[in-house]
Amino acid sequence: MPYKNGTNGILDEIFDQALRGPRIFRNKSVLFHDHIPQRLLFREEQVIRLGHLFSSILRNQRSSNLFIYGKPGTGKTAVTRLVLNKLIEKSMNTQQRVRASYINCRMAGTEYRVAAALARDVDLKVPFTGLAVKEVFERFKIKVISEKLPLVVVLDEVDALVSRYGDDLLYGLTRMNDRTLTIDVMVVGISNDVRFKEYLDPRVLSSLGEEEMVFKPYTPEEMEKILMDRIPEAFVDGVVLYEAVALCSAISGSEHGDARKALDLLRVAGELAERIGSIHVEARHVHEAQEHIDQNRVVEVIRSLPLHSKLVLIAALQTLSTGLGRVKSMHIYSKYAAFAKDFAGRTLSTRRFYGLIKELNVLGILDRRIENFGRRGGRVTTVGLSIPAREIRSALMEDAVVGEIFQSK
DNA sequence: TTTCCACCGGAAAATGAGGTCC
DNA sequence: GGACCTCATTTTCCGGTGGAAA
Repeated sequence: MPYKNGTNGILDEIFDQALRGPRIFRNKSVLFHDHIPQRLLFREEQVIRLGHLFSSILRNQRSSNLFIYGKPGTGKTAVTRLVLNKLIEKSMNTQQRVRASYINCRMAGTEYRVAAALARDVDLKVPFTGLAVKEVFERFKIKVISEKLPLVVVLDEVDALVSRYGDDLLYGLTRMNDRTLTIDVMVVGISNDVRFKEYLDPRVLSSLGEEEMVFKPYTPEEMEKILMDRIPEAFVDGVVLYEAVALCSAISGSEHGDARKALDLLRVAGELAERIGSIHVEARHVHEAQEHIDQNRVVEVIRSLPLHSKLVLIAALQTLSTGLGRVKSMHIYSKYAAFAKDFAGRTLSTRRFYGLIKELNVLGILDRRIENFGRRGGRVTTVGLSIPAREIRSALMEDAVVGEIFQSK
C-alpha cells in the first residue's frame, strides 16, 4: 500500500486511524501475564489455604514451608502473588512488619542472581558480580537475623535453579528456621515440573515439602468464564463476540488448560481487529491471532540468535536447497565452516556445532534426527527444516552480516 | 554374534571479560 | 595490584551408541 510523504505519511495514517477508528480496548493491561486481578476465579480454595499459611507469619509464628506445582498457566504465580501482595498490604497497615521476596529463578538466570535478588529485597547493596554466592547468602542471612523480621521467600520456577545449580541455596534457606536462630522464614517453591522433587536432597525435600499444593489445569468451561470475567474491564462494551471467547477457550483448553495462552489469544485478536478498523473481535481474528503469535515467535527467535547460529542456519538452508529433504549434519558443518571463516573470522568446533544444531531443533527451527546407516555410514545426525525456508530466510535477511552472505551467493 | 563406522554427547576444563576485596 | 569471584561460551577428552556388514 503506497503512502504519501514517506515514513511521516505512514505514521500520520497509523496515528489518525488510531484516533478515528473504532475503539476496542478499555484497559488492555488486564490481559497481560503480569496483571494480578483482584479475584481469581476457580482458585478460591488455593487462595484461602495460602492465606491461612501466610497468616502465621503475620502472627510472628513460624509457618510451614510450601511446595506448589502445576502446569503452566494454571494460576500458581497469580494466586501466590495475590496473597503475598495482600500480606504485605496488611503488614503495612498493622504494627507487624513482614519482609517478603518474590523471585522468578528462570528470569534471574543464575544461583548468584537469585542470592543477589534475595539480598536486595532486604535492602542490601550487592554487586552484579565479583562475590561468591556463599558470601552474598551469608550477608543476606546476617541482615535477616539482625532485623528479626519474619520473612516469606517465594521462588518461582525453582526447578530452573535446582536442575542447574543444585539445591544448596534452598538448603540454606530452609535451614534458616533452625531453632538456634530466632527468625521465622517461610519458603515457597513453585514448579511446573512435578518430577522436580526427585532432584532434591531428602533434607531439603522434607523441609520444603511440609505443605503441598497442586494446581489442576482449567477446563474449557472454566477458561471461558475467566475470559468473560476479564472482558468488561479489558474491552469496550459489546465489542467481543461470544464466538471469539469460545474459540480462545477451546484452543487453550486443547493445550493443557493454559489461561495465559487464552488471554494472549484474546489480546492479540483484539489488537488485530483494532488494526483493521473492525468494530468487533470475531472468531476469524482469533484464528489470525494464533497464526500471528506462532509466526512472530519464529521471527523473534531467529532475529535474536547469535551470529554462529545464524551462520549454521544459512549453511543448512543452502545445503538443503540442493533438493534433498534431509542432509547429514557434517555436510552442513563444512558449508558453515566456510561461511564462519569468511564472515566471523573463526570457526567453532564440531562439538559446539552439534550443540547449536540441537538448540535450533529445540527452538522448532530445524528438525534434527539421529539415524543409523550401519557399518559404512555409522550413526549420524540428519537435519531438515521445521518451518518453510522462505520464513527463515526473511528473518535472517534482517541481520547485516547475514544479509551480506545472501547477497554474495 | 561380533565388529565397526561416524559421529554423539556428558563432563570438566579453559577462556576472557566483567567485577570485588583487601 | 594481585587474588579471587561470576558468567557465558567454547574446547577437549573420551566413553557410548545402534544397526548394517562381516
